[in-house]
Amino acid sequence: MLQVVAKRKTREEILELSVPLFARYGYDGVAMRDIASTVGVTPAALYYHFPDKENLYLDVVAYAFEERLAVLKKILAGGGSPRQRLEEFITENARVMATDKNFIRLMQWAALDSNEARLQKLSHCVFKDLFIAIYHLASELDDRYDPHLLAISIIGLVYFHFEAGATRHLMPGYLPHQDDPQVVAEHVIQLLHDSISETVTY
Amino acid sequence: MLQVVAKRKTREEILELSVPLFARYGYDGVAMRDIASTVGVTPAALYYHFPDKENLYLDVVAYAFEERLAVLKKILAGGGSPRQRLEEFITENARVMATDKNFIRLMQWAALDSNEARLQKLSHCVFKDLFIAIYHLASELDDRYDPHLLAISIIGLVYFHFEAGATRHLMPGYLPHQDDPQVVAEHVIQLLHDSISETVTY
DNA sequence: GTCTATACCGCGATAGAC
DNA sequence: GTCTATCGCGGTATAGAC
Repeated sequence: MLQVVAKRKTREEILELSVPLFARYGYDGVAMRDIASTVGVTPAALYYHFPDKENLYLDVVAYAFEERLAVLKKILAGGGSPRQRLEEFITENARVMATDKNFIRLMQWAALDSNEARLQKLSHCVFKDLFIAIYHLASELDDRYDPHLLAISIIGLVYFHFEAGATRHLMPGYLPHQDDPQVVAEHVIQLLHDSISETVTY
Repeated sequence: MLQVVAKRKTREEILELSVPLFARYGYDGVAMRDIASTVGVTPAALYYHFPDKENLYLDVVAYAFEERLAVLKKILAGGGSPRQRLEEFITENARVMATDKNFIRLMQWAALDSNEARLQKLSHCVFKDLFIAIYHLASELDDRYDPHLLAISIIGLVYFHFEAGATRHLMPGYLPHQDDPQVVAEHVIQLLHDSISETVTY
């Protein structure tokens, strides 16, 4: 029993401490030695908890996304009009991305992954559920738009403000308050407000 | 003279053939051995043309972007109303991203670069000019919006449709025609059409 | 300009003691 | 569960012949 507790503890600690490393440096940019020294164990110890680097990485990504995505999915499944849910989703999404820098960077790394197996696994297990929820919301919002394209646009509008974060700071017109998730959310909501007219009634 | 021509030729061939490699696998994912064998020389030969991998990479990225960005900047600097230039820019931007898969992936890698020096150099030398042009266009379009945020939104809307490409294909509602740049451009233009009202006259 | 040959290092992973 | 020790590979980069 004590062993199980200790095991769970170390395993979770490895996951927890690996998140910012993989978020910042990507799969190739993090060595097992880096993780080990961050956690305070030797590299060999990692192989007791995970079969190899590949599986450790996948577990780290799933661990990092689990909680965040659950919150977003809950909002999309909640009550209120489609328009209301859209605005709540945008606001919460901006809040998550501004709060948790690791979240967006892990998504970026995932999008670039040239390893087909990893890409499929992440797409299917991690992102698909959320996309389906947004897709359904998009279908309810305005039937003049292809819901797939509209879903991508809604995600991309928020996502890109934070994805571009590092480079955006070097560009003209940058002001610190543009990093405020509330400001970004209001901008996106305003932009979508006039574009989308409710066409489905309940 | 013959030497100079030969030198230029090989150097350019290295740049040309390295683009798809770095685009697909990123800086860490490409070995000098890979480039060498693709070009058909030995790794040592690369070090005659470039001082190290870092500089080779930077030259490759600049080489890949030069032509594409010039076209986009030209459109933004061209005549017509702000709204017209916006639509032309969106259309051409979608066309470039659909045609040249390397373009967007190199941008994605650049955005993730944890090497501060590389990030700054790329931001400043490669992207800044284009952003300034879009920023000015945004200022002319609709003064209800913060031009910096609007510029980011305009870029992000097109960008994300193609950035999400690989994962999007695994998501519900995907249809092959959504990869058509004309379809994406029309979707984005429609979306922005009702959001933006011309407020500056000429 | 390009080659052969190689130095040198850091990587993932494993064996076996404790 | 974690350690020490190590193997084998593949990475960048260089020296020096041609």
